[in-house]
Amino acid sequence: MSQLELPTRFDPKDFEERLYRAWKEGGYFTPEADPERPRFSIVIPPPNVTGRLHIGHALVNTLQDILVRWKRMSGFNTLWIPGTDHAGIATQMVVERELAKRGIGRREIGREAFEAEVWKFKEEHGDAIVHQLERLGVSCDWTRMRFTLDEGLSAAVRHVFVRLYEDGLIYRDLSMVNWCPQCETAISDIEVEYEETEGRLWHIEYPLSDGSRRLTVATTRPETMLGDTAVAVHPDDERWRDLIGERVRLPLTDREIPIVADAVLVDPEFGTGVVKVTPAHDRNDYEAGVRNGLPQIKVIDETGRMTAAAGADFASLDRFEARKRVVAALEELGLLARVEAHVHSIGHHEKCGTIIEPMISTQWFVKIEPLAVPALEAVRSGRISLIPSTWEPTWFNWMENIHDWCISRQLWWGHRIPAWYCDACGEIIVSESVPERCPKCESTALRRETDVLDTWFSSALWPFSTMGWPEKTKDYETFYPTDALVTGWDILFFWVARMIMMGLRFTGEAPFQQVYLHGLVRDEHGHKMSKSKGNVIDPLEVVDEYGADAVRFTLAILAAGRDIPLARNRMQGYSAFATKIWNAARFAMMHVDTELEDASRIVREDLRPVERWILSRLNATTREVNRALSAYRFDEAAHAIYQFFWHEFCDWYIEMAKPVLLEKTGDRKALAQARRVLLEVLDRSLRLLHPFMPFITEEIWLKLEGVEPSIMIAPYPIAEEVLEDSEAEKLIATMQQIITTIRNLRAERGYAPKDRFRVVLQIPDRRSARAFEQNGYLLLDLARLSELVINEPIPEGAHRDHVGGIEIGVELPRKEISPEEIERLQKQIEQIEREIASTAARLQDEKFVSRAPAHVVEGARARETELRQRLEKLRQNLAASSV
RNA sequence: GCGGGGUUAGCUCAGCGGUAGAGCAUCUGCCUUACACGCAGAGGGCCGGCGGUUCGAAUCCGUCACCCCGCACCA
Repeated sequence: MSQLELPTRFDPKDFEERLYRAWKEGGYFTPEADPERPRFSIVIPPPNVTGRLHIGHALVNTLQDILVRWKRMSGFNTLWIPGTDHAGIATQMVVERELAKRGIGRREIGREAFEAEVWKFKEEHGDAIVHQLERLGVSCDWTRMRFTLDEGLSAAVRHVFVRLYEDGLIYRDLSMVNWCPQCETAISDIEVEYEETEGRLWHIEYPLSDGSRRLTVATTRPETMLGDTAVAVHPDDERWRDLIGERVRLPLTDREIPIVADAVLVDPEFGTGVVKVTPAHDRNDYEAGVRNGLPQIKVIDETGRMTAAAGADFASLDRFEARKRVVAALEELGLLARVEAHVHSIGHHEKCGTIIEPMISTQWFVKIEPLAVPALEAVRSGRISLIPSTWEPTWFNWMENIHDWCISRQLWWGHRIPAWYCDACGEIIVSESVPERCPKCESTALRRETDVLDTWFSSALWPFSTMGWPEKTKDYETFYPTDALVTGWDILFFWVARMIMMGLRFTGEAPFQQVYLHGLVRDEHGHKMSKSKGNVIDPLEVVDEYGADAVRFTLAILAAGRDIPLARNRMQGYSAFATKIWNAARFAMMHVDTELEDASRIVREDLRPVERWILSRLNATTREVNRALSAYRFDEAAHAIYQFFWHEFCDWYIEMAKPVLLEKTGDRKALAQARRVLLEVLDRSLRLLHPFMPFITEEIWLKLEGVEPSIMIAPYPIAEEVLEDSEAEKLIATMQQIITTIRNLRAERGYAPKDRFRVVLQIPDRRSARAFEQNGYLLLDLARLSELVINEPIPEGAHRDHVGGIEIGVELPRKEISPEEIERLQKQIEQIEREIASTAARLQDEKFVSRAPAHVVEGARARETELRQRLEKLRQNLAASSV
């Protein structure tokens, strides 16, 4: 018996680290690439290489680990590939900040030295986040760790780039882009976050060239007027029709600009119906400029300062300073008609918060429609499912309105675009390897493109580049496509959409079949976590405080598909659950012999009802957990097992088994059975729980001396029909109700725990009566009775009740009934009367009886009978009490 | 403007056509020999308003109100 002991004190710190090391060293996370076995594979959403673990990482990786451990135990050859993302802008920003602390500027040291610094930083701090993940118990295969800038992944990036270029899906063009003057790079449309802002609308007067009148235009950005190259009106607008083709004098400059007609740009209902046109600094104006053949005058440069083209008075001023000066100058000239408050949304760079400057720039783009259409179709046809499916409308909406993807970044950290320019003839060479000479003119004066790719370009290849693609590796053959992708909805378009597009195009397959989009972790009141609000929960801190298992379980049981309101008291609650498991295991081990190890399989027919009942309940729980996990309902799976383990196994089964286990009954056969079942239920429960709470389940399970060396490779329980037993379930449920009724009576009437009652049960059904005779001792302990008798007359004056066709008489010691208790009885009676009335009314409704399904009608009839019997008992009790 | 979500016990949320649920919080007893991180018991809700479908509606449909999230527009 000695090996089955657990220390009384329970502290996750005693074993978390030890067990994790043992798993890792045992190679359980590392599958063989065996194409014959059924497999389950998944790739991690790679965290930023210099990032710090936050609660969102804890969530996404807990959910993946639950799936992975569940599948692995269920017999699948399971691979979970971990890795990190080089995270272009984010990492460059971090390292720049670090260098700045040492007084070093990025530009001073130059590109090569800077890149070296980033690599150095990556080597020093890069894997911190990965080791932090280990604290959670994640079972990813660390031997297959990848980084988006690894040579293999970089080769995949070059390969894809070249093929897309050759297929005409990557082009280089002068176009309007979102420019971040802080980061000094172009960014894609989805990296711009818009925010409603209270701004101003300045009305400026532009005099006609002949001086005859003035046109008033309105703008939120007065400084851009310096780059105006036209004024536009609607072609059908009567007010201005005769002015089309005339010219205005652009104030603060010496230029004259035309009045053009543009039906797309101008809404005659809005403002004055006259629009200033700045083709170089506004997306709509840019397009209007193209339509009307207008010149583009760039008045703001890449750092957000005014250019020489803005005029001597404004050149080199910051754009916001220039705004003030322009407004002041206009006011002085009497050309500022008025200023209004105006709410509009302003785009910010999501990474640094800087206001985006729309700008004309030469960039590389992916022509997106040919990629988006198959991706849209893959979801429409069900080849890929989004879970929860509420994301599908959003998906279609986005895919149908998608714009070309600007993929070039003017950064130093990332995949350098594999393009070279021939200085001699201007040819552009796009190639996977470094070209020696220009294929057109043979010149060797080639300059490599300095831009790097958007980080998400390499992330888009992640599910297959991590497996060695484009090489036909064994891993790729075995584990691609992956089965599931788990990630947050916030990167549905940044990442998931692009993986699907690239996967479909380059591997011919959807990179995964199911996408589970988890909610965002928020604080207990549903607010976003942020440092400034002080409501951030640090996963490592709570793992220290409550243990990894409690944190994981909390995240899982809250993951219902919506945003997750996380509170510390929840984690505290589930750490209590871990303690409960520990103590239940301790209890079990106190009563289980090692000799039971070779006990033969349980023969169900021999078991007492209480054992058959708990096995049946466990079986139902097993079915529910598997079902819920298949549907990504982590909350339902966790809840089912929590409910079973605590409120059925601990609260009822263990208590019901005690009389036998403590050898009060002296029944040797029953004792052996109870021990065997206790062990069986504990073992299966631990295995069911393992994906959620890997550490504590392993720590206990190892003491049970199973066949396998670790619970993580023990078979996951599946429901077995042979364990179902509705008869035992019904019997025990009735007993539970009777026990609860008596306990309730004891509490409400204020009897002490030591007071024991004699109870008489009237059981008309002979079979049930016999079952109660044989198992009635359960009531003795759990309801604290002095005696239980079946089918004798209920004595005069006994308290009466009625449960499931059984009449109960409880002989209570003499005691005054409190007025509160009488009031409570009356309230109960009224409530039951109301319920009887409504049930009876339904049953008298001919339509209900004829149209409702038979079992519903039957249920109502039974209910009415039951209610009437209870009512009668309650009335008797009330009458007795008022004597 | 387009699309989506929410409104259920004090709080945070499940349930989504057949007798209102959980966790936490609250109240009352218990240190009952696995566990006071526990045990037992209790109180608390006309399931946002109004219509409709149905024998029957938190549950389906419509509508209104308030809240939230994408996307687009925003001179």
